[in-house]
Amino acid sequence: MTDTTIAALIQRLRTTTGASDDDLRALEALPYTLRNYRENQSILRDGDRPSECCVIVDGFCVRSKTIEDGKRQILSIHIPGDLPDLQNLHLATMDHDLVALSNCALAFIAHSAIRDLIRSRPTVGDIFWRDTLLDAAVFREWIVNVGQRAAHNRLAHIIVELRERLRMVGRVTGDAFAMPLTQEQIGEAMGVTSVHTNRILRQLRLDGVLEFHRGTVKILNEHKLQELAQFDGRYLHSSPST
Amino acid sequence: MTDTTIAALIQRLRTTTGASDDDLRALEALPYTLRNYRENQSILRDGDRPSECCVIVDGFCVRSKTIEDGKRQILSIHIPGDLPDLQNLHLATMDHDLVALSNCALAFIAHSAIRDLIRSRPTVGDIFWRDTLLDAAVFREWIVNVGQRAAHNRLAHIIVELRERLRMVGRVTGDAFAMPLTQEQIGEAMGVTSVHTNRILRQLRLDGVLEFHRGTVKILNEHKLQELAQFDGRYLHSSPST
DNA sequence: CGTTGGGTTGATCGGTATCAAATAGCGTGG
DNA sequence: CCACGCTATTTGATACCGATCAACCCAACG
Repeated sequence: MTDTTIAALIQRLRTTTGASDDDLRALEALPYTLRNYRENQSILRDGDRPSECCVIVDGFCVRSKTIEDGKRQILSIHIPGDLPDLQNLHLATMDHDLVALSNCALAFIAHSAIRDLIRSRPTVGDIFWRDTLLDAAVFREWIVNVGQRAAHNRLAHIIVELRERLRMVGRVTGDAFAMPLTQEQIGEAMGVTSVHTNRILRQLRLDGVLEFHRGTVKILNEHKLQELAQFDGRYLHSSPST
Repeated sequence: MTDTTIAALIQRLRTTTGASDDDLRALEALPYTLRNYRENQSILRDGDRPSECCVIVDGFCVRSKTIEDGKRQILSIHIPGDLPDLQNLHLATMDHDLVALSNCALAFIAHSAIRDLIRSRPTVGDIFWRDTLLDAAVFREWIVNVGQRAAHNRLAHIIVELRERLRMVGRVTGDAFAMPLTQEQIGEAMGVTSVHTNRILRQLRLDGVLEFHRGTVKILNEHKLQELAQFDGRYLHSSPST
């Protein structure tokens, strides 16, 4: 088993899906091009028609939509091992943006190579399909978060979800982890203003729940955090039988 | 071409995807069981592990999630021709509920039959995969709607989206169409209370935009409606090349 | 050091929730 | 056909969450 740049993807798929070793090896063998993106650089824009899709090797990205009046909604936060634009395999045109939050390394794989692999190994197709279904499951929970929870619960939920996903790819050590968003971006993820985000963060800090500073979250009180987040991770379908 | 109960599905796929006639015929030939559900009857519940999935033949359904404190968020509204639980093909456990809004006729197809068909005709698999990706695209726009738009724009957007989708399956005639939700349910779709939903509907009526009465929407002023909805239908990917 | 992009705080406004109560419409049994 | 009961709808009064507007602060960096 050689070390590859798509190791985080493989790691996630290994524990999450029922992928066979053969399938994983076939995935590792996919030809890719590594490209680096700077913080805030746009990877794909609404309307683009890409012919390849990417695996996040390192760094964080977000998908977002901007509406007429300029307001922006962040739809999802993506971490190493994610395939944030896999849907383009079957939907020709991007209906949202994909942006690098931090400096990122992305491995691009041609749609044609993926299609060929899927045709020769249908079970790899199932793995990819499942991954897009997982994506949709996360969107569903995001709708609930934005639609039904008060802002402080909303923030706690986003934080817990992100931490769970980072854990699956081995990116959480101790009580702190990376969440390289500005307060403005956190607000765009929650559907509130940056001013209000700031006030919620202050309250959480004063209540001894967590600290957020320069893109790092540090959990101070796990119990209180859980209580706020009302997090039930079943929607992450993190074992093959779920 | 015989008339089948999954005609609405076929119609939608024919115009929306690049499905070949052979593929469509294969779909029509899938064995199914027709079952009827009453208004408000639950079809699948959070936690279920179904072994078949359904096509809506007639009637309306919603997918929803209920959180700890009892609040409910409607995630999507489904109409004839939709496959509202196709994700169970690869995600074993339901992470939300599927409920009949009105009396419904559903055609259930065994997962095994679908899997067999996909293995023998991979392009049918692509059609189904694409359909779940479309589902996710609608979720994304739903997040934007709930997260960024004011309540009256939100309602206008839901109405326009539903109308566009109903049009694709030939269920809009003139300026009126069915939307068999109670005001409470409309509120749950928008993330507002039923009281506020009522006030918004009154305002839209007084402004001469639309009337909503007993599950029917009647558009009074198309221009004002468009203005409110800020609707850009690209996310519905309604032609094969999008 | 000056500039600049976050971050922080205060004051005020407005949209939506909440609570309470009245009304209307529909299905059912008498 | 009518009375009843249920549910959905409607309206009013009040409270509060989060938006908005306006400063100011601070740390990083050229």
